[in-house]
Amino acid sequence: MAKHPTKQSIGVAVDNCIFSIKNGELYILLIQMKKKPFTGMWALPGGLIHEHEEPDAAAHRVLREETNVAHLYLEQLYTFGKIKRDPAGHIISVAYLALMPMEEAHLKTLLKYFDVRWSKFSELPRLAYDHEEIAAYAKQRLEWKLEYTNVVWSLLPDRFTLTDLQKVYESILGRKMDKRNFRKKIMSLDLVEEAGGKIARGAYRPATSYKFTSRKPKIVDILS
Amino acid sequence: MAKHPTKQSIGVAVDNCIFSIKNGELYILLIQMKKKPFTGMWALPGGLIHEHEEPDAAAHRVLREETNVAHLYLEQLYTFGKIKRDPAGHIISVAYLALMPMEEAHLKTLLKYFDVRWSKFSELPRLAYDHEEIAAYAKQRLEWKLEYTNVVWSLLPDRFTLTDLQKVYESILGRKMDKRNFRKKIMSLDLVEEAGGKIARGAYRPATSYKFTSRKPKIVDILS
DNA sequence: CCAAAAGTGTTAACGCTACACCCATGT
DNA sequence: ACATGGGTGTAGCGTTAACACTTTTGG
Repeated sequence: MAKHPTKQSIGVAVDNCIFSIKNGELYILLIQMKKKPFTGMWALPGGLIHEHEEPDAAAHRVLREETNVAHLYLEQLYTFGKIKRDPAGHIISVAYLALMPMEEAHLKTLLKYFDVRWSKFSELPRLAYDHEEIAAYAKQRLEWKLEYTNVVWSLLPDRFTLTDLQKVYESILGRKMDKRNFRKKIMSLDLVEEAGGKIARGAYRPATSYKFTSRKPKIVDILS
Repeated sequence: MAKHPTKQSIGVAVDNCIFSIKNGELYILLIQMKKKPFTGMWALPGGLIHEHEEPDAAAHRVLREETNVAHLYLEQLYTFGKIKRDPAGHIISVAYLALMPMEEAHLKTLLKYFDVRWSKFSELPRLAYDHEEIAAYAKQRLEWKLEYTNVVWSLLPDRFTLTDLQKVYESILGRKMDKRNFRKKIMSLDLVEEAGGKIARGAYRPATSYKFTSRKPKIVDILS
């Protein structure tokens, strides 16, 4: 139901909320802005959609600007359109949720920003625009996704231990889980299988190495 | 992360997927277009967002153009942005899901369309743009919402019978349910209460009249 | 009195939760 | 030998799923 696009002057941007896990803690990728009026502030990586570019493609492009990852999960989150969300004018932002294993993410230093950095989600600084709202929304969606789908594959490297897996759930959902019940549930869903070999991470007993049976999105009730 | 909106010429529209229930069947509100190149085709009601208008406000405005409803549920669905989705140019559409009781929806006849009509969702005609995709997505979201929230209130009038309620679930989820288990579940959730009085709808035993205890959105696992 | 929808309980299977001890390794 | 995380089973409880007959009304 559209008419004459030339009559509008609404801008369309994408913003990426990129999550990852390190040492059983949730991190989010932030950039430090040069541009006024937010000079020095932190924000989500994003940018205007190009001419003849689809929103999904723009999100991928912005993502590749800061990092290069093979195993990646990306989904559209929500479109934020408050009039005053951008002081530069009426800019609507299509927000995306991205998940990646931090081991595979090599950050690039960019001229257009002062800095690009993984920041603990629990110590989120003030963000530019309405990006705090976007980040909070993304966190909620992530919680839901963990509980009802198998997306967790997108946060872990190829090989991992069951304790690694459990820590992802515990840190994101913010509650401790029972080790035995957790393993029973995970194994009954056929999400993972033994990869052969052990992973040693200290002066203790090494853990069995696991891998995901599939890295395709699936709906599965994982945790109540 | 936006720069200079004047450099873009992307249009932004909203499209509403409006569902309702009649005689235990799911209906969707469609308009028949006059505008070329879709003259005579059916489509979802929608339109470009105005200058200085927020997407939510645009969705409400478009909704008021075709109907006037008090009890209404409206939520953003997804933003569709395929390059070729609109032959008029690069127009991104923020799609909305709306739910209303059909009794309260008085359709307005509009000059800009040939017709505005409730159509059975099961007999959906070919739609203009990518509106078939939007409608399919909306239907999925509706199914999920029914199972995990109390939105069903938005599809029924003030007073209704438990059989009415069950038929809403059966028609949208596409499966029969056990009457006794259904009632047990609904009553245990305190979603509804007796409204006093009976509702007779034929030559048979009249049913107890119920009303919702609350018409505010809530998360509640209703059906597995 | 007949047709049609309203209304009402019990049981068995399953899934979830809670809970404690031994094992393997490096220092 | 010890400190630390890895690894394993069972029993009680609550929830879900399957199932059939009686009641009320209008015609």
